[in-house]
Amino acid sequence: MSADDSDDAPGDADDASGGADGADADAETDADAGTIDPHAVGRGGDGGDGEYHAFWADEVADEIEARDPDDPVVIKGGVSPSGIPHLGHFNEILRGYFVAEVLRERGHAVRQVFTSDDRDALRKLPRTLADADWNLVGLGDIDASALGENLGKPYTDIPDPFGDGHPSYGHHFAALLRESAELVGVPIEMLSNTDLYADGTFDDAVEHVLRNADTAREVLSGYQAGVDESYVPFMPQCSECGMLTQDVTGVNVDAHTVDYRCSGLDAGGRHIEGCGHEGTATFREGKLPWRFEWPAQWDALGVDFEPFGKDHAEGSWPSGDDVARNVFGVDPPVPMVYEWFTLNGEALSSSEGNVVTVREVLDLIEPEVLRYFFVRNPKKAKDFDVERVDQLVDEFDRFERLYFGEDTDETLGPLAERAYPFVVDEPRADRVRLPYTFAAVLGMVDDREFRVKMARDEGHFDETTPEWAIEDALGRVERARRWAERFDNEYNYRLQTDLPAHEFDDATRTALDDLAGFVAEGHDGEAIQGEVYETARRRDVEVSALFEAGYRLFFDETQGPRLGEFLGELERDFVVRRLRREG
RNA sequence: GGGCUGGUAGCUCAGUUAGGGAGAGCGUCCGGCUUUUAACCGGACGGUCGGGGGUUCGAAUCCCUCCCAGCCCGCCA
Repeated sequence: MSADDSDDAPGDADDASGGADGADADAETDADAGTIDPHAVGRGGDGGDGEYHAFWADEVADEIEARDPDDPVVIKGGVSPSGIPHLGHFNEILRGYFVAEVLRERGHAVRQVFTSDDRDALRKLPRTLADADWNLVGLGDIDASALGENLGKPYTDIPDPFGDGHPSYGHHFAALLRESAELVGVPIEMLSNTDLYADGTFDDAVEHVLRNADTAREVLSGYQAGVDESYVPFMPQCSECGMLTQDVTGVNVDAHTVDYRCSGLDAGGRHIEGCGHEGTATFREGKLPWRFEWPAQWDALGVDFEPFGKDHAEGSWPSGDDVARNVFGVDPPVPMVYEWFTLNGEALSSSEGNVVTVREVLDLIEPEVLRYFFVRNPKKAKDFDVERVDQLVDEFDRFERLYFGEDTDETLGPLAERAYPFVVDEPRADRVRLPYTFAAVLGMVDDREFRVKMARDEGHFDETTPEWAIEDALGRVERARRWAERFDNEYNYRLQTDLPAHEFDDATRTALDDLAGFVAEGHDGEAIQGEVYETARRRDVEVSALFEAGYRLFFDETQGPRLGEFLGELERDFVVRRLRREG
C-alpha cells in the first residue's frame, strides 16, 4: 500500500492534493492564486485567515472551504497494494478522516475515498506478506517463483498468493487495508485504479494527455530529466504477457489506441525483461505514468483535499500541481504534508521488519487511543513505541479528562476540548478508564470477579457504575495483559494455580503459617499487607524475605504487585492453603 | 552538492500562528499511605530551547550561518 515500492516508506501515501490559494499568511486569497505550499497547510494556528484554531484539521477545513467546493467534498488518499498494510498507512487514513469529520460537522457532505493504485506494476517481491487472517508469512513459505514470474505486471493481474478468494494480489492487500480501517472505525470508500481504467473513468484524461502530448512533455520535463521528444505519457500493457511497458511506437488518439513493443520495465536498478511482443493497446489497456495519473485522479474524482507523506512533498506534488493546472486545466486539491512517525524509535521498514499492523496494535490499545495518536500535530515526527503503549494510553486518558474538565492544561486543553469528540465514537462522562498498568496488574489473575472487586476497592467502580462501563473498562485488562505477555515486562506475572516447588527455612515457614492464620480470620487486603510486616518482625524474618516468599508462592517470582491488597481479593481458602504450602 | 522538513528535561511531547513567566506527562529521587515491594497521593531534582552570530528594551519564537536526522532532487510510485 505504500506509494512507493521501496517498502520503506513509512507513511507512504500516494496522494496529495493541491489547493489554490495560499496558506501563506501573506498570500492573496483568490481561489485561483498560486500553488499552495503543502507544508503550510495543517500547521494549526489561523492558516492566514485570522481565525485561530487549536485543532489543525479546522485550519485545513478553512482552507478547503475558502475554495467554495461543491458538496460532496471529496477527500482522497491512496495506497499501492504492494504488501502488508501497516500502521504507517494510517497517517494517510486518519489525517483525512479528521478533516472529513470537521467538514461534516460544518454541514458538508463528505466522501473519503482511497484509491488502491492497483494498476501499478509489482517491481520487487516483498519479503513478508500477510494472509487473510493477518498471519505474517515469509516469502519462503509461499510459491515465490510463481510470484516472481509476475514482476512488471499490475497488481490486479497477479494471482492472490494465498488463493483465499480474492481475485488478485492487489485485491488481497486492498481488502486487508479496508479491514484495518474499519477496525479503527474509519469507513473508507476504496476505489480500484484498475476499475477506473476499465470502466472508462480515465478515458478523457488519457485522451487529453495524449492529444496534448507536447504540452505534457514540456511541463513534465521541468521536473524529470529523462523526458524528451520521444517520451509518451502512457504505459500500455502487453496483450501477450501482461507486463506494462514504456516502449510506445505509435499513437492514434482518434482510435484510442497506442502501438507498443513489450520491452519490459526498469525497476529498482534492474531491468525486468519483456516478451518482445509488438501489438496495439486501447486506452483502457494500460495506465498513465504516476506524474499524470495522480492529477488525472484529482480531475476525474473531483478531489478537494489530499494529505500525503513528505516523500511526495518535493517531487510529486509540485509536478502534479503544474500538470493539473497546465495540462488538465484544473485546480489541484488542497494539499497537506504530514511527517512520518517512527516505530520504536526507528523508521518504519517492511524490509527491515520494523512494521506493526493495526491488528497487532489493537490487541494492545483501544481504537480511540490509536486515533488520538493521529490527532496530534501532523508536522511532528512522533514516535510510536509499542513497548511503552502504556504511556500513550496514559496520555489519552489525560486528554479525555481534559475534555470532561477533570484536569486542566493550558496548552493541551483547547485541543482536547475541540478534538476529543472526533476521537471517540461518543463522549460519555460516565465511562471508566482503568489506568493501563493497573489493568495489567488485574490481568495477572484470570477471574472476572477478582478484577471487578479489586477495581472497586481501588475506587474505579462504585454502585453507580453502569454495566457497560465495567465491561468496557475490563476490555482494557485483556489488552494490558497481552502487552505484559508480549514484552514479558514487569507486569507479566501469573497467579500460579499449582503450588510452586520451593524450599523455605524454618523461620519463614513459621511466618507463612502465621500469615495463613491471620488470613483465615478474615481480614481485608490492607490489613493483610500490614500483617506481613508485623509477622516478619515477630518471627525475626527480613521483611523483604517474607515478601519474596509470598511472591514465590503465588507467582513463582521474587517480586510482584502489592501483595496484601492482591491476596485480599483472592479466594480466602485458596490463600490460606497456599500460604501453608498445601496446594 | 541543492531544496524541503524536523532538532525544547533521561523518555514522549506542548509552546513558534501574534517576540515578554521555559512547561506537561512519564521516569528518577525523596516523602506519605499504622507498612522498603512496582497500582494511589505529595514534593523535589532535572533544560546552553541543536551550536554560533544578528535584530530588539526583551528571542524557543524573527534574520543569517553552521551541525545532526529524515525526505526529495534518476526511474517508478
